[in-house]
Amino acid sequence: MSQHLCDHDHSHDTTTINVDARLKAAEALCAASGERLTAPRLRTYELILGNNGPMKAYDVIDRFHPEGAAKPPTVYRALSFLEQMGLIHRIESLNAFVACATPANADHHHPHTAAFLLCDCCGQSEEIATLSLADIEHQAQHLGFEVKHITVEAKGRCKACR
Amino acid sequence: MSQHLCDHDHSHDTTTINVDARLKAAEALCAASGERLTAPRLRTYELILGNNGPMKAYDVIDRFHPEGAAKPPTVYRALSFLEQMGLIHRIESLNAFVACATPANADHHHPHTAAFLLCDCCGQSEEIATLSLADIEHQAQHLGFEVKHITVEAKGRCKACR
DNA sequence: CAAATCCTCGTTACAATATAACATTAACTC
DNA sequence: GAGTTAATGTTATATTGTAACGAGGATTTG
Repeated sequence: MSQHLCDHDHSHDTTTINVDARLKAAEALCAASGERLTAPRLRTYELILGNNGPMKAYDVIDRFHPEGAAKPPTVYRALSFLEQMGLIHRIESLNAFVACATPANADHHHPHTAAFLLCDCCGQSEEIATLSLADIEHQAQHLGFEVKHITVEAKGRCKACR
Repeated sequence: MSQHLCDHDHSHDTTTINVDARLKAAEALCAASGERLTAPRLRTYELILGNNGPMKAYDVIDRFHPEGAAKPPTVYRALSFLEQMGLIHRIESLNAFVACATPANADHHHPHTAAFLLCDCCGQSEEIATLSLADIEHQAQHLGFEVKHITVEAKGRCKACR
């Protein structure tokens, strides 16, 4: 979260994530994958889990240590790792990161295509599982979210480059 | 275009846009909208039209004048304008800009939701009109494009902020 | 026409986001 | 425990984007 473009009440801007449970689950996931959930990775994940909505890399950097900021590479590396593990998602249109709503666990890997509803006003994000764009409109409507613009970008390899 | 992550042939990396016709159409569109297609806006659009694939803002800045670079605000303002007019699209995941494949004309406005297939390798982009995510996979397959990751982000207002 | 207004631009400075390169430490392997 | 790999620490810098303010030109208004 960050800027408020309006002056109305934002007391709804609170999410409740069981941070400890998520951290434990992440430990288990990494252990099962033969990866190490090291201190900087854990701390980065903890901060993102505790943040209310998508979090900027430099907000992680600033809050990393009680006494002072972390160095950027420390945090950017952790963010890459967490993203690869499917524990967080990068929000391209905000240059920000948010905890995955449905992270994999030790038994069940599922790197999925997530879709996000991003409020211009309060900065909150809602991760929705969706299979169609019509579906996005539909789910948005169901959630009372007014969509102004949709970004759809598929990365991969074109015919000539394969 | 820019970086090549591979060493194979990229002679397919050529698009053919009739730049002059596009510039004329843009003039007409702006005139019809009561907007001014001023020199910096025109120059920015011209460069993006002539570029082979999505173009970075700083590439526009560097090539703006024959003799030297433009100042960033000049170009960023022009980019905002062109995007609002529906003449270009911003590619969030690349921090780059590409000419709209189906720009509005004087008679026919249609700010649309575009979807993009972005090749990791050659940097080319393909704008597709699509109504569903399944459709993206489908069109990608038709084009021989191997999708690795899809970004879907809807911006707007959440229920509480409306 | 002159004054007021508004939009656009030029310019300076800086903020925000991200990575390259290399030295160091920690963990794992044999 | 020596060698190897993975991760981190550190310094510096590259890239991307904006704030702020003054000047110029077009349009409107009187």
